Amino acid sequence: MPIAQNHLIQRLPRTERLRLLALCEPVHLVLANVLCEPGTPVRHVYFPTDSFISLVSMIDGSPGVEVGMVGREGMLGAELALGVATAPLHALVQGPGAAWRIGVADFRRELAASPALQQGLHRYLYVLMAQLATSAACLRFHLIGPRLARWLLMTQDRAHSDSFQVTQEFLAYMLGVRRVGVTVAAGTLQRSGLIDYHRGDFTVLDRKGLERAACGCYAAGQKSHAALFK
Amino acid sequence: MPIAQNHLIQRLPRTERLRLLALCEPVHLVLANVLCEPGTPVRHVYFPTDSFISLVSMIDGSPGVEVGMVGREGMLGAELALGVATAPLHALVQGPGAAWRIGVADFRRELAASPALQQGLHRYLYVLMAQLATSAACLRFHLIGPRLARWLLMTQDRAHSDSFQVTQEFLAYMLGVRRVGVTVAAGTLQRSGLIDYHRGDFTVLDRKGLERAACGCYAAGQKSHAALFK
DNA sequence: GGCGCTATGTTCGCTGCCACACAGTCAAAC
DNA sequence: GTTTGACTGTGTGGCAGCGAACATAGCGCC
Repeated sequence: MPIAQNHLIQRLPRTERLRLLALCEPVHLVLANVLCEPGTPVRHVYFPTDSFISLVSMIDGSPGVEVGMVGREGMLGAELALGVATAPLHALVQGPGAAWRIGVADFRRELAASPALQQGLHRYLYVLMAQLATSAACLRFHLIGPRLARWLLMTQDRAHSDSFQVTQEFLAYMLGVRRVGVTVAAGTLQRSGLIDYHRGDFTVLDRKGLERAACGCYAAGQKSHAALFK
Repeated sequence: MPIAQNHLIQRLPRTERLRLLALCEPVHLVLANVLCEPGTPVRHVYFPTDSFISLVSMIDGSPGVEVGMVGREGMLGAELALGVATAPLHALVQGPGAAWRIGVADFRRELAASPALQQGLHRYLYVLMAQLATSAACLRFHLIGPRLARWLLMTQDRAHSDSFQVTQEFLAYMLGVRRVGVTVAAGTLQRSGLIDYHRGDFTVLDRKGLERAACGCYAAGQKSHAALFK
């Protein structure tokens, strides 16, 4: 396994990177595991390398909806850079795989000692805020089809593979719609030759086409990320 | 005018507060003024005292929708604490009135010199993130009626008055719905005796009742704010 | 008083999604 | 080989909200 395939870590200057990695413990994130719940104290922060995590907002009794994704471009627990050790959202493992894990106390110490780490987290928080704001409007105005296309693209980016596992049931939960809605939208994408899927195995066939089918929020997210991490 | 009726400023230790206020310039925010647009450099930060500001997320050609509110409990431009001087969202004046204004360069200097200011902004950013995430789910799942009630409550809080000016047209824009939808929902609230309104003048008659009519997101927002600024 | 502008109220047909129900399909366990 | 359970596809009826158009009401202004 190549060392520290996480962008936030990779960008650190050598000495700070090595010091942080010395605190890191490699873990395997298991599909559908819940890493934190809102209002509860954060115990560990996670830097996905080959895994990725969904951030889910839940209100009242409503089913919940994904408002952000964390892959190797980011981390879970960045709120520590704001001096807050309480999770703001549900976080559940969406793509199983490897990640680095650090205990909160260790991470806080290192954060205090590393301005570069602070800066990285700060910028990442900004990108995350932009993602949340975009999600809000996207949820309100965009139809299931384009939103599904966007979700598939974002997942493909973080899975580093053309195919990945996810059931329509789970997808519906992430998008905040009924499973039937996903069935219809996914069927349309498949008939257009953009994707192929079968019982939980999704494969992206035509990425360019999928980008055209997706709502502008995908491109907007790419752009906002690129602007801060060039 | 009482000095610094802004909570973020009030919480600073005396010396830092006075130093910050020395940089502040009092301004009057004019209704419907646009204070910043996403992607453009921030020139000033604002601390509302008797005014308040709406944060609006726009995508593609969609009309736009409010994802956050800034009153005297917060500020516009907190992203500077993340080292980013680019506005993430549209900000427009929703409640006209007084605010403190500081140029970016001055504010950055003061921010670097004041750990208490940093901490205040950090916590506020956390609350703002929670507000964005809640907005996303609220937009997706809640009906117009409860959302309107929530909006009226949040506005009443920031207007420090039982009545305030806002047309149904504008309200529809904030909530991301048609004006007709607002007409119906507002009519229902009025017939229930919770509010009174007439050509842009809204008055809250029964605050408790309005809280019952609002979606849980109002209470959730109150709670999240109270948890960090006790 | 009459004019024009802004704000509000109402209607109609439509659509995207919902809730519920049920049937078909595949894989792995027994 | 059959059973079991998870996943996927389809169909029906219903509803909140949409788009567009139109009607009314209050207000300032000449």
